[in-house]
Amino acid sequence: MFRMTRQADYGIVLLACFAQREEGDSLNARDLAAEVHLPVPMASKILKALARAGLLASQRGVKGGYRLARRPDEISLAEIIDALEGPIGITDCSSGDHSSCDIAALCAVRGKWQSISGAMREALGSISLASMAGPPEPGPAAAAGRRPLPSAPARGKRARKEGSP
Amino acid sequence: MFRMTRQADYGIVLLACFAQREEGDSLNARDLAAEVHLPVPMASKILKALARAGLLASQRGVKGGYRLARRPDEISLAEIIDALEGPIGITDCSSGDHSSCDIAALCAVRGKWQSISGAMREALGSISLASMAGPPEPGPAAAAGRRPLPSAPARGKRARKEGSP
DNA sequence: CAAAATAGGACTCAAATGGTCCTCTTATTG
DNA sequence: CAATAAGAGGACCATTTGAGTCCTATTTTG
Repeated sequence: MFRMTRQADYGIVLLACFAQREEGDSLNARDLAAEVHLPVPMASKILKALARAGLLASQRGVKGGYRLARRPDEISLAEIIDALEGPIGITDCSSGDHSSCDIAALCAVRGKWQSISGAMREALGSISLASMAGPPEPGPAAAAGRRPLPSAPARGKRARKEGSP
Repeated sequence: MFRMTRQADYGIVLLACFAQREEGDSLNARDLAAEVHLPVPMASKILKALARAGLLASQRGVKGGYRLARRPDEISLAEIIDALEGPIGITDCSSGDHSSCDIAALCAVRGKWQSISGAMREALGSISLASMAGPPEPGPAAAAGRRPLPSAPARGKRARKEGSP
């Protein structure tokens, strides 16, 4: 259905690592990358983006590294995703530029999409990093959909370059 | 945030056209394309896919065309999207192939995603084509998120090749 | 039979993503 | 003070994906 970019996916996993340790704990890109089994440059790139977005605080220099800028329950999935893939709406014209929507039916439908899009945003906004990092206890919002994905036809996107890193 | 493909977007608009007329009304690709201001081949392609998925019934030959296979309130957004962009999960490994998730934290997070993904599926499954096609009355599920998208920075993706078609 | 539709692909082009690398700045520490 | 270990910030390439077009059947109707 809708797919997140991998970077957002990775980003959440990375952040979850912080959430699972002591509050304010600091980690550097190399260790983090190792922990999550990601190539260092990738992890690095993502961490930088998260820092730029203000979700991580960074410390340069020899004993440098990153730590969460806020408490894990103060960070929402929506923020993370925004930071990593930009606040793109569900349809193209969530912007405000309606130059292309010159037909009524079309824009009517689009209006509805904005509501839906907003609902999703809100849902994602209500799920905290803490609840993602915690044990199987489903967080408040995450508890909504209990379905195990009946027939997901498996389009293996991963497992393509696993030998080395 | 999450973006639908354009084809899914178009598909919904196209289907909405049917929903807005008499029940069982038939339309051909050309007229439909004109109504929605879409190039004919595009509309055609999408209609074919919708027919293949069983959402539209098709009639070949001279007076042929398409009509809804079911009543508009019996068709959900989830079905339409599935038909047009395949049932891809939110993360890559919604499949079942967990060969790449060799680390605990990672798969824990992934598990959460499946819940969320399921919730979205369910939400989209509860919004009918009828409610998309209807007048500004927000449908039941669409009413959830009332937020007008506070700060959507507009990354114009459209308006790139508009001169010709 | 001719014309008007849909069915089903193959194909092309452009853009987005994933991923790597290089250079610069900042801090620590011997 | 110099070496080293970090992060910051881009530039860059390759692959994939998505949009859109077109061509050749196959069905109908008149």
